Amino acid sequence: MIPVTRPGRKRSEESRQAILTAAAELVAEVGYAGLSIEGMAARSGTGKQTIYRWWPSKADVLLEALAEKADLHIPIPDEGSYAADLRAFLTASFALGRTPQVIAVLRALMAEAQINPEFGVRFRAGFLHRRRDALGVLVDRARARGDLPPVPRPATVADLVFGLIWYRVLATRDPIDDDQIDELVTLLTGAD
Amino acid sequence: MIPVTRPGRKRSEESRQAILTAAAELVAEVGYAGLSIEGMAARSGTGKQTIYRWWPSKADVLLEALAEKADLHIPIPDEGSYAADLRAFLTASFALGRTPQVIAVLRALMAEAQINPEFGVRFRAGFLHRRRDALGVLVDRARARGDLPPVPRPATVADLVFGLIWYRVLATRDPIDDDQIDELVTLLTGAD
Amino acid sequence: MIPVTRPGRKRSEESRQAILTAAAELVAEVGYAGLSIEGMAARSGTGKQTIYRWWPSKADVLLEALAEKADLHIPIPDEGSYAADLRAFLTASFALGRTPQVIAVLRALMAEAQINPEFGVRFRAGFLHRRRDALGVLVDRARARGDLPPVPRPATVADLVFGLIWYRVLATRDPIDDDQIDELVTLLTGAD
Amino acid sequence: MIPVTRPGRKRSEESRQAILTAAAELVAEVGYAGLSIEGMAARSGTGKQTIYRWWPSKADVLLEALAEKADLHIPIPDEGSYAADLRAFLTASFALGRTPQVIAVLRALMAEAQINPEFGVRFRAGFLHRRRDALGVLVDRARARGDLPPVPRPATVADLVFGLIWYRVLATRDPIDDDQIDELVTLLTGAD
DNA sequence: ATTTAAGCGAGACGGTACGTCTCGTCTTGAA
DNA sequence: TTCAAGACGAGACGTACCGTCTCGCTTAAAT
Repeated sequence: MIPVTRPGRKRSEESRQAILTAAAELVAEVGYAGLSIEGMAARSGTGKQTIYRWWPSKADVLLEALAEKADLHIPIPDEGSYAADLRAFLTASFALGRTPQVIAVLRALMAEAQINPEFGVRFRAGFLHRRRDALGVLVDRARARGDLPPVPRPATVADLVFGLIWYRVLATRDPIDDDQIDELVTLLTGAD
Repeated sequence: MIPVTRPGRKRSEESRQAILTAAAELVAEVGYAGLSIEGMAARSGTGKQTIYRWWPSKADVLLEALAEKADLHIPIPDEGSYAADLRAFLTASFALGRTPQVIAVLRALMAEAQINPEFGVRFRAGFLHRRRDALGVLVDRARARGDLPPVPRPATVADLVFGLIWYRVLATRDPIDDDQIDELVTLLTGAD
Repeated sequence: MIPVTRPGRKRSEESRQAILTAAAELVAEVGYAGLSIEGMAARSGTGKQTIYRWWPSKADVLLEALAEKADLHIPIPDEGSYAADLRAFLTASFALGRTPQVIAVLRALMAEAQINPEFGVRFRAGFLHRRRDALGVLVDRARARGDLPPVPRPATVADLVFGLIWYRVLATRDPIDDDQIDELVTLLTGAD
Repeated sequence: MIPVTRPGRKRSEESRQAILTAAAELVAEVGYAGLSIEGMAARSGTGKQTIYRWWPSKADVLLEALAEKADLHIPIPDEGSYAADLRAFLTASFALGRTPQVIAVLRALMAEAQINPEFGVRFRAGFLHRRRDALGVLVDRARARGDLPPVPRPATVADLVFGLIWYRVLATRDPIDDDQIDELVTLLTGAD
C-alpha cells in the first residue's frame, strides 16, 4: 500500500480554480490562437510552473474547465421508446452546444486534437468516448426492446448523429434547428 | 479594359512550385505543428518574404498544394438512378481520402479553420463548398427525376454524408469500410 | 580614340536631382538611421536600381547632396596676416556648420565613415582632405611670410582646428561661440 | 528601506560575461557593421532575449565590454606641475588607445552615438564625460596652483586635447606620435 | 520543535518562429 | 542603355512564447 499522505505543501485548489477561470475568460477574449500559458499565468496571478506542473498543454486546461461546468454523462432516463429516447438525447446535446462559449471551446479542442496527437488521445478518451457511450446506452436499450431498425447499424448511429452535429459546428457553423431533430429521429428509427 | 501588363518582374512559377512541394514534404515529415514558414522557405530555397507575399498563412500554402493535386470538382456522370449516383460519389470521395497524406492535410486544414477564422472563410469557400456543390448536383438530378425520398431533406443529405466522413476522419480516425457506403445509400434513398 | 557618344538612353538628370532632394528631405525627417535606399527610391519616384547604378551607398548620395549645395573649397583671400586669415577661415567654417541640417548630415557621414571603411576612404578624399587643403593654403601663405610660430607645427594646426570643430560637433554637441575663435587664433598665432 | 531581495531567478553572471566576450571577439572578426545581436547570442550560447533584456542595443553591449576592461577614470597623481600632469595624462590616454581593438570599438561607439541619439546620451555620460572629468582634475589642480595660462581657458583645454585625439582617431586615422605630446603640452601650458 | 519535502509566485534562461524590413540583385517592358 | 516597377534570396530585426531552471517563501507531514 502506497502511503497516500505525502509530505510537503498541498496543491492549491485556489490556484487551480483561478487558472481554469482565467483560461475560460481568456479564450473568450482573445480566441484560442491568442491563448497562451504565459497569459493564463499572468491573468490568474499564478506562476507558469504551477500550470506546467498539473497540465500538459493549454488545451488540457480548457478541457478540464469544460468538464468542470458541463457534465458530459448526461443520463437519459427511459422515455418509453427509442424515438423518444433519441429525441431527448438530441435535444439535450443541442442544448449543450447552444452557448457560444462552449461551442468555441469545443471547436478549439477538436482542432488541437488534430494538431497535437497526444492531446488527441486525451480528448477522445475524456470527451468523445463519453458522449458516444451516453448514446450507446439508448441504442442498447432499444436493441433489448427489439426496437432497432436494420439500417443503420448501431455502430453507424453514432457516426451519423455526432457526424451531423460536429459537421455543423466545424464546417457550416450554423446552429441546428429543431426540425432537423425530427428528421434525424425519423431517419434513424425507420419511422415514416 | 484594364491594361493587364503590370510593370515589374513576373512572379516566379519555379519558386511557387518549390514552395508547394516543400510544404507537402515537410508536413509529411514533421507534422502540421512542426511545419513553419521558416522551414518551408529553407527547404524550398526561397526567401520568407516570397511566401508571405503570396500566401497569408502556412495553411493557405497547404490548401493550394492540395488543390493543385486533387481536383475537388470531381464530376459525377449520370449513373441512371439516385442510388447509383450516390454510390459513385461516396466511392470517389472515400478514394480521395484513402491516401494518408491527403487525410493528414485535411485534418490540419480543418483544425486551422477553427483556430484562424480568416483561414476558415477561405477553407470553406475553397474546399468545403466545392465538395458540397458536387453532391448538390446529384441531389438536384434526383429531385428532377422525382427520385428523392421525403426524409432526409436535400439540405440535410449533405450534412449526413459529409458529417459521417469528417467525423470518422477527425474523431474516430478509422477508415470507412465499404459496407458503410451501402448502408448510407440505403438510408438516404429510403430503400429497404 | 574612344567614341564618347555611347549608345542607349542618357542618364536622367531629373532622376539624379530627385534622388538628391529626396535624400536630403528624408534624412531631415527620419534621421540617418531611418534613411534607406528603398525610401529614397519611393520618395523620389525612381527605381532602386537607378540609385544602385550611380551610388555605392546611401552615405554617398548624401555626400553628393552636400557637395551640391556647399562648396567645400571656400577660398580665403589674403587678409594681410596669418591671424586675420585664420579668423576668416574659422568664421567661414563655423558658418558652414551653423545650419542644423548640414551638421546632421556631417555627423552621419563621419559616423558612416567609421562603420563602412570603403565609404571612409571616399569621405576623406571628398570632404576631409578638401577642408584640410583649404586650411593648408593659409598656413603655406603664413610660412612664406615667416609669420608662423614654432609651436604648433603646420601639420598640427589642422589637427587642432578641425579636432576642436569636430569634437564639438560629435561629442559635446553645443555650438562654438565666437570667443573661442579669438582664443584659437591667439593660441595658434602665438600672440599674447 | 526597500527590501532588496527581488523575487525570481537571479541574473546569470555567466551569461553576462559570455555575451561581453562574444561581442568583443565578433567586433574584432567581422567589424561593427557585421556585428549583430543574433550573432552575439549564437556565439555566446545564449538567447537573443537575454541580450535584449539587459542592453538596449549592440552598442551598449560593446560599451559595457569596454568599461569592463579599461578603467575610464585613470587617476593622475600629482606630478608636481601642470606640464608634468598634462604629459602624464596624455601619455596614459594614448596608451589606452594604442591597442587597435580598443580604437576600433571607440570608433564604432562614437559612430553609433551620432546615428542613435539615445545611445549618444548614454555614451556621453558613460564615457566622454568621465574622460573629460579626469582631465578636469588636472586643470583644477593647476588653477589652484595659479599655474594656468590665460589662453586657452580651462573649458577649451578639454576641447583641444580630446578634439585632437578624436580627430586623429576618426579622421586621419594615424597614431599620435610622442612629439605631438610635447607640442601639445607646450601649447597648453604657455611654455616656450 | 525541527527537519524535510513539496508547492507556490516570480522571473531569468536557451531556444524557435513569428511577421517585418531592408539589402543588393534580377527581370520585365517602355523610352 | 537607362528607367520605373517590382519580385527575388538573404538575413537581421525586435517580439512573443515555449518549456525549463533557479530563487526565496510558505505549508504541512514526519521526525
